[in-house]
Amino acid sequence: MSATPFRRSEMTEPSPHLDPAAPEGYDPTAVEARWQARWRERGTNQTDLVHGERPFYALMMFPYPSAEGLHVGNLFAFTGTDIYGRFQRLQGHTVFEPLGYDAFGIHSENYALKVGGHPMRLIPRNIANFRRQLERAGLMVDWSQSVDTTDPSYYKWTQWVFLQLYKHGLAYKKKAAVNWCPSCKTVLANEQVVAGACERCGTIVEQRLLEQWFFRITDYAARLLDHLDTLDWSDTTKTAQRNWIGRSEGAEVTFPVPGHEVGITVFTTRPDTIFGATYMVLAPEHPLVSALTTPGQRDAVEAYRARAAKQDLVSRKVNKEKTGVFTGSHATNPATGQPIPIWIADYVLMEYGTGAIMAVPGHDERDFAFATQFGLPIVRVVAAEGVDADAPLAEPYVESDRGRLVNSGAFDGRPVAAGKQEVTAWLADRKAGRAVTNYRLHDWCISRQRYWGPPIPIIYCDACGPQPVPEADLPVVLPDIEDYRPDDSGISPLARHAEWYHVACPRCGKQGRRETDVSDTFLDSGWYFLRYPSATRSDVPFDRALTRKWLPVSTYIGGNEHAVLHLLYSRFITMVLHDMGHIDFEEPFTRFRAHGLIIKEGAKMSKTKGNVVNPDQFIEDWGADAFRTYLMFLGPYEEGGDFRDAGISGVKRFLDRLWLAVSVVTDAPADDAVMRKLHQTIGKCSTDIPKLSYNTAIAAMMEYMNVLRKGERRPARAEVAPLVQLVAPFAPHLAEELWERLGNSRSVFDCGWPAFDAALAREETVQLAVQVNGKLRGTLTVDPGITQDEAVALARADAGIEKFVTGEVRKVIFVPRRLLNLVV
RNA sequence: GCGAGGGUGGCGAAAUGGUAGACGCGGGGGACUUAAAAUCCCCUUCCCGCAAGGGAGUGCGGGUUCGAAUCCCGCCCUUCGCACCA
Repeated sequence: MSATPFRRSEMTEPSPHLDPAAPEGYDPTAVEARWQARWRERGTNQTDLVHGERPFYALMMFPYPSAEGLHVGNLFAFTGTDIYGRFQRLQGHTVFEPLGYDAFGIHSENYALKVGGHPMRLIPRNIANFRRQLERAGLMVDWSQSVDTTDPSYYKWTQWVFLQLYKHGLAYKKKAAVNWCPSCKTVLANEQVVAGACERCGTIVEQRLLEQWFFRITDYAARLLDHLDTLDWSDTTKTAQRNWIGRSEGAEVTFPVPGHEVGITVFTTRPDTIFGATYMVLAPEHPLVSALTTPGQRDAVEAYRARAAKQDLVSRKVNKEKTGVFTGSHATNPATGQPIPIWIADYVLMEYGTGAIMAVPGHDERDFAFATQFGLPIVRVVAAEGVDADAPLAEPYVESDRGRLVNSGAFDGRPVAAGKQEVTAWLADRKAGRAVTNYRLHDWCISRQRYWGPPIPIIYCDACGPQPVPEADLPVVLPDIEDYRPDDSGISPLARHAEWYHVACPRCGKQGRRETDVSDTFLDSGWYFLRYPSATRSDVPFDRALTRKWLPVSTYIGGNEHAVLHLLYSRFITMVLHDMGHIDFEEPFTRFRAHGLIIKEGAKMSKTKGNVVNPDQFIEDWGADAFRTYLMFLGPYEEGGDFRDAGISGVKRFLDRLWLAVSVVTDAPADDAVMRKLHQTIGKCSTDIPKLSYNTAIAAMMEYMNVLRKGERRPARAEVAPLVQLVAPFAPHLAEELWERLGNSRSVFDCGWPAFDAALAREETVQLAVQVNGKLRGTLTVDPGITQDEAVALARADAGIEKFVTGEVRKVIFVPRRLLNLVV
């Protein structure tokens, strides 16, 4: 490699060939160690939370402290936020940049099981390692305000959050299906089920029905959706949330079943097609199935239900082959009055809508496939202009923009959109239906039948029923038990720990039992940003005055993999706490930006490919400043970049040249042309950094360096000092060192940002592109204020241009400072 | 299948209606040096040409415009989400 990184030994042992007057070289390891120590001693990164003026809360997504240590993706995310925070500090804000650890959860627990350790022993080790790596990276983090979600002083308040929801009826228990691996004896998340099998052991996953705790996030669906319009967030993130919430307008329609008291209520977005509903389908779990099944069909129905119940949740949804069984009963189509058969099939999901559908095979892909398979009638009720009302359907006609209703009684000829309204109104008049808005969003299941999480603070009493643990008794401490392995019972391992499990009922004092499920890690991370400013307070989850001063978060930067769950849950918790009067804002993150993904030489980094970048090694070889700057130089921050080992040398060279520039600085007066470039660079950095356009800001500084050191010139102090300030967010240690060497005694981060002077940045001449018929034929160096006529005269005086002007100039386009186009 | 990105030199990328390829990597040549490193200078999209110069060019095909990488229409490829949501 042509640019070998400096080694300390090379730097500290002076070569006899070196000029003794030559400046010492740049040794990042020494510089970085020196400034990290100084920052610690001086408390440079500690925020005055009480008195700090112009508060700015720069939040980054806290990491899960894995045993492998910090990976390059973490550092990419943190560095980008850190640069933003440091920039805001240089703009005069008091910046609060906290960081903590999201250390509960199934990953930690599975890892501990694999290595035969205990999460309570492993996590502190991982955290210590993370802390070391994070400090080495030079983040402006205020470590006095850190959080660790597994610390009882933190999860005490996570449990408190649960209790607030419980008290307001927003937490409830119901039976729900979960994935169960019979070999690992544990509940699996959907992501851990691959092709119907357990990701870890390959055993076929089953479905089990367990009592679980839920939060009523669906009550907030409309608000969560509507507020999105007011948030300054990455569009991709807002779109993802909109899709996830999945608002859809439609109608609920009840189909009577002769001989039964209650009818079947369905949700449909196409009430206009009701005349084409030729059968109905219930989810296998639908509560009416037993009552509707006739004796002759009972065996088949029960067999089908049993099979559906055993199938895991993932493959049930992914497998598109249609299966189903007739119940033997018929319902009455309220529009046509005709009897239609009632089936059960697993393509209808109990958790969406009402768990039952009216099937319109003529105008729905899935119903068409099902009807074709089982020979059910297909009726056309929508036709495009010029298509016969009874033209047979070889495939479902789902187009709604151009369609007109047919075979629909009084609604024949109506356009689809109008038909939806009119049919709904007609059904409503007849008490058969009503307009309904449905959401795809489900209530948030927070139960985990695992060990490594905060125990849900509920006590069951045979006399009093479920009782919340009194707030004064929090935290419910997770016991340190050695047998935390999940077992086949489907009951959390905590239930085996008798001293912990048995507890007095807080209401009647008789013996009760603790809830043994722990809560989801998304609950831990759903409120952590509220905790940071108050992290040292043991009396409250978050102090009122501090919260008012520092929240909502000014800028939150993180990965789009959390676009939906974490960000949505955090918004929900914030809204809930607002509604209860604990905080006075409804949205936690004023501004959110999603950063991109780092890949390695065109491929995703993964352990199996062995192409994982180890930050420790790079930082050791090149220094944290070069590593940080390189990460930001790879590509646009919001898109990510391709990490190529060789690329870092260019950035290191830039920092070396800056070091050299400062060490040969002169007191001569500044050069006008250099100062012009300097102010152009200040202008560029000042607009690019807040846009997270870090790569172009770095490129601008490099361009300036090329001017500053052109022909080995020795720069003047006034030319180089502002560049040290511009580079400070990216290479903070180097900037501090050079700032000090330039004679300053205060931290560069407390000395502001160089002022941009547009007058100094203005060019005396500009290059004017001259086109003939849109083709470039030459450039002219002109005064920026040149008029069109002057420009035309100059252009036509240029033989190289004039030779292309073959006829009369019919039109002239003149863009001042940029271009002249002659149309002939 | 649906949704959201993306496709520009040998490579990472700039440029969001106005000189395509800034900046950096890699490559070539040079200055300095006994030599090397470092530093500094020049060249580096492709094709034709000794050169001056000319032509082509931003995934493909059309369109709008004086002018399109950029805007519009239709394809192809690719990455990431979501996925029987009625």
